[in-house]
Amino acid sequence: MSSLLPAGRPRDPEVDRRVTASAIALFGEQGWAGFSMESVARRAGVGKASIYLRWRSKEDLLVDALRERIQMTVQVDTGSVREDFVLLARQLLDLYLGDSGAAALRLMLESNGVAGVADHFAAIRASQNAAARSIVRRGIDRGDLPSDTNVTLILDTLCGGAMLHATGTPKRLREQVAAGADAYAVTLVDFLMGALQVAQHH
Amino acid sequence: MSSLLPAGRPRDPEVDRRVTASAIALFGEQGWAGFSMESVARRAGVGKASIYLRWRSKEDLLVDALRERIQMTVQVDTGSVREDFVLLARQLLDLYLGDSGAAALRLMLESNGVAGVADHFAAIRASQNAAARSIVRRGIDRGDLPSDTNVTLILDTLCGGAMLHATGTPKRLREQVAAGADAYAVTLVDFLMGALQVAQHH
Amino acid sequence: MSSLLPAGRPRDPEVDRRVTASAIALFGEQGWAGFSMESVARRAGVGKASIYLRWRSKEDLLVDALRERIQMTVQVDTGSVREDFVLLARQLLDLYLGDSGAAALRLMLESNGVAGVADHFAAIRASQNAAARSIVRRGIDRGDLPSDTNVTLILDTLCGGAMLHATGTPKRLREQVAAGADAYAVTLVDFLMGALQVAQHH
Amino acid sequence: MSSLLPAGRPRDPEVDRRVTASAIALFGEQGWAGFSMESVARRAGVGKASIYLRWRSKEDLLVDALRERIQMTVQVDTGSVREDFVLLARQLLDLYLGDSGAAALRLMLESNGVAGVADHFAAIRASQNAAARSIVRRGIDRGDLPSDTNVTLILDTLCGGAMLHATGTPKRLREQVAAGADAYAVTLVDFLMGALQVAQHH
DNA sequence: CCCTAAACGAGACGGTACGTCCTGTCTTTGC
DNA sequence: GCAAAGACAGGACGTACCGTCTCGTTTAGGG
Repeated sequence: MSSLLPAGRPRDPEVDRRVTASAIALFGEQGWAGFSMESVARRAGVGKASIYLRWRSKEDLLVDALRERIQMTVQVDTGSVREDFVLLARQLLDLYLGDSGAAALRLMLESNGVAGVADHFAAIRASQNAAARSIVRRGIDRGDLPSDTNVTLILDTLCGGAMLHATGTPKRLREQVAAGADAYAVTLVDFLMGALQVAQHH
Repeated sequence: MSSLLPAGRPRDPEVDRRVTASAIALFGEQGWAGFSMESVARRAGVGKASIYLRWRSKEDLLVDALRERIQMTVQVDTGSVREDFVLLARQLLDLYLGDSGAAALRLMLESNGVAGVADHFAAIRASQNAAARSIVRRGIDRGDLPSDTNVTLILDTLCGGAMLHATGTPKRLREQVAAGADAYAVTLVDFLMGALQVAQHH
Repeated sequence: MSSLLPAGRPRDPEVDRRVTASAIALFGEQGWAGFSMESVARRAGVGKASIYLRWRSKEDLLVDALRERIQMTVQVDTGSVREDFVLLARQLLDLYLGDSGAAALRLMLESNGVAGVADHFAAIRASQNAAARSIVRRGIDRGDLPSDTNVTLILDTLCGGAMLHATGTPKRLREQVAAGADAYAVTLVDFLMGALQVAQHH
Repeated sequence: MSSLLPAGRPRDPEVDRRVTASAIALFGEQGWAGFSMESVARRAGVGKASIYLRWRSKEDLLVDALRERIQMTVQVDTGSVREDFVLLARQLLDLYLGDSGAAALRLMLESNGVAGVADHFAAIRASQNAAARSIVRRGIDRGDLPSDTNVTLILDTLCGGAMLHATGTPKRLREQVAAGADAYAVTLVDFLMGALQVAQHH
């Protein structure tokens, strides 16, 4: 009888856990500077080989470690374009203001050219795009939006606005801004919805 | 007799030039990975000591090297809010799509926490803010805009939209997008002006 | 009823063969540098565990692999001291000039401190010692040698002379020297027998 | 004016000293097993780069470190063949029994095939050969030895005997044997001189 | 005809060392 | 006293082995 498992000792999932935990902790505490494979291995009590067996590079490791914490944008469907966009904006603000947000942003900016990282962030943007596109489509179907609504435009301004609002904030004011995130989401969406309504009238 | 000049051989400004040029070239070509003091010195044909004499760290060097090339946003005044914003958008798109733009963005995303870098980008944003604020003020004075126009909101969406439009483009499509930058600037501004007009009617 | 066989699957003698063959081949081709347990296992198509089940260390494995080829010095008894010593000398020259000789010597020199190896070579020396001692004893019994003949002395000079003669030869002249081994054995023994005769006259 | 010195900071001779001392100490204490570049650097308080700057490999380093301590056999000329040979034997025993002797021997046995190492030991043997040849020549000139005395033969037996005597000793008895080295040198030479005298009478 | 038990191939495990590269400092000579 | 060169101690890089371990499979008795 044949086995479905590959030959040899199976990888210990506990090792994955210890390594990703150490990676996130080190990156959070010290940034890139203190984030070396050597120190991750040391902290996780793991051989370097076991890390390189799973991840090709530091970037891969960090992205993978952050992956679960940077959830893909969830599809929303409240029946109202405005409500949907507000929820989307909230998700974006939460992402960028959250603990892993800084790490994610750093990685995102750094990712240009780093294949694995870029792919991951491309996936995030794609999911945001899909979410926005589906919101708009439902709006069009309900007659709330004109059929030629420019999805990319509203997505760029919505996401970009949320990102700048979040990243423009110095760390010390982070909490304060987080508290006002709900209000900002509404303001931002109302502002952009106005633009859509105008476009509708043309 | 005392001299006002410091004793000894004066610093060679040519060294500054060669070092900053090498720094930008290396960072642009290979990102942080290929950006080492060692390689900068090698490429510039300069001793490492001469670099450390001028800049305390890699970050300092890179920020300083990029400073001149990332010009502060120029104040514009065409007499029309729309025209002013289109020019501002063009400046932003040029910045992010330009050769140093990738470097600037990478640095910006990486800068969180790196003191000197963050300060520099705060200054850039402040100049953008000032430009937008002055455009809006003149529009209010002329009666083209309501007196309670939210400057931060339009600035976030304008800058964020431009940034996402530029950075969302893979490298290979960079030229194509650059060619359509003028058109996009108009589209983006018109879209946001619509939002402003709606706000005006409230 | 109890079985004399240990429980479980018996060891596959084919594994022993493949491993020792691979070990000798690798050591012969690349020396210590290319002689890793990993590569031996790979070449033999065998799991590392199966090797460690049989040999405690690389040294053990190599010694064991070479054991059959480095035959212990055979006891000789021709009835003549001179003939006996000539045969002993030939054995030594054959050992050191043979294919496995270089490996044996390397191991021997390396063996200081490596328990298993040292033990093995101590056994070889002991067998040489016993052979020489028995030759001398018979010579004394026959009245061919004085009763106070220094066995250690003649053994050291005989073995040492043979060793230096063999090892002093560069690899490319190895064959040439091997061809003259018989003659050298005679010359060497005659030389040392002269010393014994002199001692006899005292 | 031009300088004969190469540009840049000159190499610190103290580093050479610390590294070679550490290399010999480690090799002497633990053999190849404990002789890693890493541990040498650690013990010497030196960066690995500084070692690789001077020596291309472990072998190079060890040979070079031992070079000065394994002095070439000194020419002796006491006017008596016997006295000369006794001095030569003492030198050999001192070499093989000394602290660096074990290292030298190990290296010598290991050297087969390692180019630089083999060359070095060939030079040592050549110097021993030259010393013996010159002793014999003077003996012949004085009429103490027959003109056809086989230099290689006596050299092989003398050196080989001394080597086996020294290396046959377990480490713990090393001191004891060292104490009796003078007596052994005399015994060994007298034994071989007897052989020469016999040869002379043929 | 299972059951126990060991050997088998494979390969993951925590480590150590490899040889290279970079960091930030120090030490030269020459201008 | 600046500049170029380059050595210095230190440490991370990614690879290769070490000797041990844990898998699922295979091969032999003994019940």
